[in-house]
Amino acid sequence: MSEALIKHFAKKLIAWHGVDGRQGLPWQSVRDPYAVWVSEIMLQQTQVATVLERYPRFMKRFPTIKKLAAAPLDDVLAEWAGLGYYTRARNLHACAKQVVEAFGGKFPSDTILLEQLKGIGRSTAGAIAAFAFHERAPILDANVKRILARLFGIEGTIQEKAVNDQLWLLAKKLLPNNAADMPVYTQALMDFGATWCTSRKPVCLTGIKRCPFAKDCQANLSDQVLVLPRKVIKAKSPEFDCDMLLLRHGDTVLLQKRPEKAIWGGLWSLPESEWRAKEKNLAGHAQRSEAYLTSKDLFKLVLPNEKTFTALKSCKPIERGLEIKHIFTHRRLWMQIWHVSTSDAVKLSGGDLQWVSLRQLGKYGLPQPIKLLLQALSLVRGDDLRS
DNA sequence: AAGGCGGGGAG
DNA sequence: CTCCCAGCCTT
Repeated sequence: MSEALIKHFAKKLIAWHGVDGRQGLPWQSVRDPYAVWVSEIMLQQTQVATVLERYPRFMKRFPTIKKLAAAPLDDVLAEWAGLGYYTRARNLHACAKQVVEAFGGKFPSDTILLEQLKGIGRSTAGAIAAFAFHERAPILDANVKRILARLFGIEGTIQEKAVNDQLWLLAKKLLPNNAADMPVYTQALMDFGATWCTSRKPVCLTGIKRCPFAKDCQANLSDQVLVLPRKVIKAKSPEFDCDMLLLRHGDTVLLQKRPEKAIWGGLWSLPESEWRAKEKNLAGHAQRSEAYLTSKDLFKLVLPNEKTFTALKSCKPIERGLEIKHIFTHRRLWMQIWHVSTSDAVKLSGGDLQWVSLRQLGKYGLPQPIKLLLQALSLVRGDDLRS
């Protein structure tokens, strides 16, 4: 039973793709390894609908790997803003430099070499090798893990190394014999997982369409489709408070470049306090930042991390602006926005603080909630941030 | 092996 | 709300 499935899987899947696969995605018809690579990185943990909007923009902005490698990192981050997981953008830039310097701007076709490049792991290396070079290299993304766990009735969680090893072994065994089939086969795998063998509403349970593997699928035969692959119970995401300073001077706003390792790493954001564990009771209020007008019209904002913004003359009275709730995958953040304007721009000595013209904001990569905040306050139009 | 890292869509 | 996603990297 299992052996027959392994033998005919690729052929059946490709046949399925011919009828019910996704067609017309802009990166599907592409053979240029650079274009394939960009699409694979952008699609990591990011939905197709989002990438459909952003991929053409990125390719227009950075049409070749040499132009990407030669661009300032800040420009790449600005183009990536809103997509999340900004390490991808830094790695993309670093990888472009690697390929230009070590391989003359041409991606290697060998997965061993591909995996040594920044931001390219085993699965992405397989996808690039398959799509761009017709290599018989497997992928193992969330789609494939789910398909295989169900087809072969694999118990145990995906995190376990033994399970992961087993899945990679299966992925390799299922590859089509003909290397020329690798692009369509790899695409078919992704399409099948994304549209038919889905996590929550697989077609085998809806009864409308007939899964070509219904009679082979261990999960289907044992009524385990919805529980495979086994989920890991996740802890509730912790909650934080922080204060942010929206300081305006004329048509400029004060931005601060974020450290690379933090969340929104490398993006430009508002100066902020350190994050504090959110206190549900009022006792936590004592921890809040203090913002007040000092004598002689000097503005002073004292943040809990002891960073102090002072010596700003002629500030308008301090508004304690809106509080923004932002939800990450693993965190919840309440941002208290302190909206202040001054007629006297403070002289900036540090490199990470910068006055930025509102019209120039589009050149800066902003965290999505900050971008939305500035739009909501009509400080900037959507078009200005589209660049 | 576990945790960090965004954002948006689906249910 | 919760869960999920064309993962990778660091610890």
